[in-house]
Amino acid sequence: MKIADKYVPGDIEGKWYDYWISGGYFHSEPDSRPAYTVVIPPPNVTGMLHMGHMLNNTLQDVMVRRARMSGMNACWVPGTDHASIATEAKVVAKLKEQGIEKSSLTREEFLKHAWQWKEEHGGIILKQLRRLGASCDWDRTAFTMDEIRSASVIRVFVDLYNKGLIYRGVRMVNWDPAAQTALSDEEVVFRETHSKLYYLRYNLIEGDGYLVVATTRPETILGDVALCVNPNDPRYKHVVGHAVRVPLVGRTIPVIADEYVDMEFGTGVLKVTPAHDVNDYMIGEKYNLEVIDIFNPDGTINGKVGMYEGMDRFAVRKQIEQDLAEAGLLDRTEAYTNNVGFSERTHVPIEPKLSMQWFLKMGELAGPALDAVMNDDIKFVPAKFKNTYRHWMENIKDWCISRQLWWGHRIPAWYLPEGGYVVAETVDEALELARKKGGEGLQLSDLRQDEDVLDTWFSSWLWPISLFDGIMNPGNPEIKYYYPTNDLVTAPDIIFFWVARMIMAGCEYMHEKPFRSVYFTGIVRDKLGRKMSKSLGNSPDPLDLIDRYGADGVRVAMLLCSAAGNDIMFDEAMCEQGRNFGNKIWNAFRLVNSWNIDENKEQEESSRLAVEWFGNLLDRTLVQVDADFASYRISDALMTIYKLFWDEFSGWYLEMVKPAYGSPIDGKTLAQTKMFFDKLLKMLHPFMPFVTEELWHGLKERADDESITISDMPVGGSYDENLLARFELVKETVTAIRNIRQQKNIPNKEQLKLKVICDENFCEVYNPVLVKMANLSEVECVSEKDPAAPSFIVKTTEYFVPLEGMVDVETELRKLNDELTYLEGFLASVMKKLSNERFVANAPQKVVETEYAKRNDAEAKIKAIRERIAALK
RNA sequence: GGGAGUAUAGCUCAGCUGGUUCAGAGCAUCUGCCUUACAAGCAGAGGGUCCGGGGUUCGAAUCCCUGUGCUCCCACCA
Repeated sequence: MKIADKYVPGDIEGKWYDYWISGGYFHSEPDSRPAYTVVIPPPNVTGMLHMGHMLNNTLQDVMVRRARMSGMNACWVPGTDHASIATEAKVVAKLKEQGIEKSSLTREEFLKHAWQWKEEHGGIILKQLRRLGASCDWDRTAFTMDEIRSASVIRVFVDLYNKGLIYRGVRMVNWDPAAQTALSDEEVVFRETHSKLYYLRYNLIEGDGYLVVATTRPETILGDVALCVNPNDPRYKHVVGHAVRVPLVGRTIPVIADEYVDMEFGTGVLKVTPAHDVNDYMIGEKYNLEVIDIFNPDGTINGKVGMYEGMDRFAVRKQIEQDLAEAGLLDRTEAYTNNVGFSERTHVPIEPKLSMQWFLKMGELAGPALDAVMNDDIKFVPAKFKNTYRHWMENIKDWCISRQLWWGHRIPAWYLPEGGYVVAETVDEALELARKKGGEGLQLSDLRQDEDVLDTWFSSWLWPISLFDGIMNPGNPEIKYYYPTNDLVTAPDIIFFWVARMIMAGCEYMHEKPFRSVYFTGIVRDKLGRKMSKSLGNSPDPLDLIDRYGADGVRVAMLLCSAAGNDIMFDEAMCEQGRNFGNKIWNAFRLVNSWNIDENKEQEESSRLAVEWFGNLLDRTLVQVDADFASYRISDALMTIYKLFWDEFSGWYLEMVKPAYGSPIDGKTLAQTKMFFDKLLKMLHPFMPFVTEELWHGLKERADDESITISDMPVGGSYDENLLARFELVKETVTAIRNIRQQKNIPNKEQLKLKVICDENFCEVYNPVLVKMANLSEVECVSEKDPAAPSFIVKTTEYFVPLEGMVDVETELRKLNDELTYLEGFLASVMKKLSNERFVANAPQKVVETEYAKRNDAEAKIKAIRERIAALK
């Protein structure tokens, strides 16, 4: 295959993705190989690809591609999430643009619009993932509201209900007045808010005294039913049992006493509003107080009290402040900072509200799920998240699973005309149950299905099971083969929403963990450390980056700065580095590809040595990379290969085997070089799938169904550590000679002579390499120093580069003296250790021995330098 | 208010069980080079109070205490 002269990522990437798809390389069916399964954290169906997705999916793809090449049956299942609140909000907004109010539509009409929206905008994100190179099994693409997944959700709901784990009840919930639905505790985010503390006067009914109450929410006086003080508070003992008048409202309410009240806070008097505060609700229950709900679902005031009706909660606050002041009932206000809960989705302040909701008891489910993580049956990477997980699991609260929305899985509960309800998977079953409960005469039309849908996470928590139909069809061959999955890659902010709940569902429905390990990525930030967000406008468009740097380049960029669990500071410059690396690989290929072969030519000794060395180095690197992957150090693995390719292979190996300009290369060396190239491409492929596939096809003729994606990942073998160490000395020698060239301004073309005082650290076997890499005419073993020649020492070996009249004695002496000073200091520190009896006595034998070795080396070097200085003088 | 993490070169980060991998890597910077694959490159070089202060030890970037900075999670104080 012909390779273009210039590396232009855009020109090759699309082509290969199509090739992979038509070859079916990403499709998986159960077979005799071990399975390697990854389920994608399903993105919102109408979402757009952002940098977080890029990081997350690049990591998954690297792991999946590597597994696929390592003899495993890799299966990466993609899909999308219906994202109840987010999607419904988008559809409502869209309809509003068209002049349609949600309230004017029936449920069926609205859902029709929603599905239409989903068909139009849904799954764009999955197409975008293809640009990235994600090797998902697209034949398995799922959606949390498709047939199997929906049926699974309903079955699990009915099952949990029948087990007594799901119940319905009136509770104080987090109410989102914008979406007009209840939220789970996890969907509420607390933010520090600057507000005011209002001090209100409650006049006593008897006499003309008053009590002052501090509150942040004066509008809730409409729902006040009592004042409460601490029974031990001497200031207020005399008023307990008396009555006061609610400011403006005029209602008479009692003053009660309860130790819950903190005497230190505010004035030590608490107003009790059971409908609009969780703690007040508990006090209300305890003292059997009335509950006055003053809000409509949208956060406006209702007609119960007959004041401020229809006004928004925040407008009322302002109005009431003014009215209180005018009535002389506002004692004072002061600035105050407190934490206010906001809706994670709609970003409006949450209203604690009493309402009838469905809940799932979590206590029993949490036990086994906690154990699985704490005993490392499920491995968290990094492990620090185990703490977070444990804390949440040990303090878990019941999960509010109902949402007052239409887009989602409708709760399979049907109400009977005479009260009561039944829970069943289908309406027919419901009718059957209903007849048993409420009489044989009941008809379908008598049943009324619950209006609410389930929390989105109530479907996602089944994802690793429902993707393989393990709920509806337990024990089927697919679930048996693919479950438990291997690695889950996700962000730590959904550890409770998703990870914890999947583990609970796995333990409950499979009696087995859903995945073997969880890799937590960091949050992608910009280079200033700010979270990337739409509103800041600091998030680059991933597709734009791909257009400019290629998917391979962006993938490398993401990975280079992504230690697990650490936030990643994304800098576009990293993309440039990634693209440059692709370019490097490309050009190395072009060089190898340009060589003409002469089958009759003997292999040069320098080439033979180069092949021997690089083969060992490759083995060592493969072992290293294996270890990196085993401990999820993906970024390190890439850097290891990066340096292997750029520095060792391109910088050293290729230069060593490169034939002289215009001459051909021997067959043996070329074959071995191409073999190395093949292995390097395979090692790089999980990280940079496109450029490696292109060049792999360029390496030799391939059959139509061949692809690097399904080739075998090379495995590391044994290697000669000593050989590698010796070679490092050769490289040091070459570098030293290059330095002399640079200092003396000697062009590379000019050949130099090298004299060596051979000792045990000099290995003349490598002379051919020295000759080639440093452009030497000869390497001569001598016993006499050459005071007239520039010299250097590698380890303990002295080298001289004879140059006619080019020695600058001054500079040479200064250099030598500098080195001498350093070595003498070094020796002194070693001697200090060795003369310390306690060190010699207490330190391990090995450590002491290395100190002696250091001393001997240093002494030898010092001696050599002294001699040289003497000779120069 | 409770808990966790983190602080190492200009930047992003390695440094695992204290000791030749102990002060490292990549990028950036500086100095030479259009050397016949690559200037998206090649050859070199410089750069650090390992956050401050104590301690343990023969020996501390590493362990302990303490202070400071940053980050995150959890929590109803009106």
